[in-house]
Amino acid sequence: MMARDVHGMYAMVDCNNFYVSCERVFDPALEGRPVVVLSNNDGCVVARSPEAKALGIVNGEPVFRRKSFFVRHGVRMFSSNYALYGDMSARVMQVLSRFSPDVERYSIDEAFLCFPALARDRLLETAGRIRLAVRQWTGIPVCVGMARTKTLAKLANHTAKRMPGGGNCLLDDAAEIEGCLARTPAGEIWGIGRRHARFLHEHGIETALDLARRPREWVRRHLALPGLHTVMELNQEPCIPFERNPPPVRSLMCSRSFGTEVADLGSLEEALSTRVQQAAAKLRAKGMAAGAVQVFVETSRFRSEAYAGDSGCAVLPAPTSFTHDLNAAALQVLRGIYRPGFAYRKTGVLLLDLISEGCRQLHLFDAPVVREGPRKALMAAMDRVNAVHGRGTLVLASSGFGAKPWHMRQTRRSPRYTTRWAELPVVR
DNA sequence: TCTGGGGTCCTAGGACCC
DNA sequence: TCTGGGGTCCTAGGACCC
Repeated sequence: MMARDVHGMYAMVDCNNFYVSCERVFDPALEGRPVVVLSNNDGCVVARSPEAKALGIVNGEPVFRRKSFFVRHGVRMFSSNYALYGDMSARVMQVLSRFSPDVERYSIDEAFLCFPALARDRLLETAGRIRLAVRQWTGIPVCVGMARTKTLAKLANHTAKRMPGGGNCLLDDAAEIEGCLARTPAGEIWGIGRRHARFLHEHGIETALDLARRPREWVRRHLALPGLHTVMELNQEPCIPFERNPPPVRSLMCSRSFGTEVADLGSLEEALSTRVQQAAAKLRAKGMAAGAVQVFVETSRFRSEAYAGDSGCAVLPAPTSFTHDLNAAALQVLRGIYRPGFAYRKTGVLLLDLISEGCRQLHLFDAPVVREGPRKALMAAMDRVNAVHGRGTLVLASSGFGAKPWHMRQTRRSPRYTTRWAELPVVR
């Protein structure tokens, strides 16, 4: 680890109500009104404006249960628009990269930045400039938290978000950190999930400060290694590495709930094939190949009827990113795990044992010289067509031709303002 | 009628081997 | 009657994150 990682400062930059903010950038009329963004299939709430939070709407709440409440309070609802959010995220990250060469994109709406140890006022000034620049150049409001460890930087950000009209928080003073930990419930700390929070509560540990003061062996025994790292980081000892270049992904999943229940094998095959083609395109975009394919089907977890969740796996003769081979393997697995008589709600594919395309081992009897060229060209052509004309323009026949009742519901999606020529915002 | 999707890491325990 | 010990590898499941 380089010196600046050890002695430097981490900044955690987190977009405020990111999905809602993206919608507001292109529709200022949403400003000041309660707005929520829904999960895929318009299932439940995944993002809320402050006004929506003030109404008592909680994340993860199923929409259908609160429909009349939403209507009564004029809550604007949006289906999730990942084309828009992904593009806006890239713009935010672009701006952040002007403030530090060390940017770790942590999620679609968060990034860690690494700074050398500057004076307190210089750090706070930098935080202020970051917020201003991101706001001006992308339209997205952000908060900045700074501290010597990632866990404390997350906490600082969390604190910044709660400051009225604030937006920056620097936690570098021992007494100040202690005060902040004492005011924070243990379950709100990054790395302490629901299960651990309940466990801690049962043992009389309520605040982050209680947790930070537990003996290390006790933490190691009950919360395992990641828990120990969290506690060390709360005590200003950096354990969680800064990853400027994220390690290559090890698996890749593509799945969707259906818009309606699906019982027949034919429709399941169409739906699965659609997911496999998506996953294969993602795989190629990363320059990788998969060594194995896992498939799963699932009925609703919320119905009283018997639950069925089945999965199966196929190991490929050689790692590949060729859609046709992945598709054939996946469909074969599906036929093995399918059980008639169940009302399935979801299917998906998981590509495993990923390796870089460049260093993959070809199959001995696959005549690679003859077949690799045309296959690569075919996939490149498909990817190009789908990039230019939209996903799903050119597909395998196995994803079906007719009506697709299994398609997810998405009735309230805003235009893809920044990624489709036909959907550019119009200024009047 | 209607409840998301996509990742990572760690650990325990079984299989297997000598 | 009496039936070892220790190592590695793999997998499933559970925890976490957004």
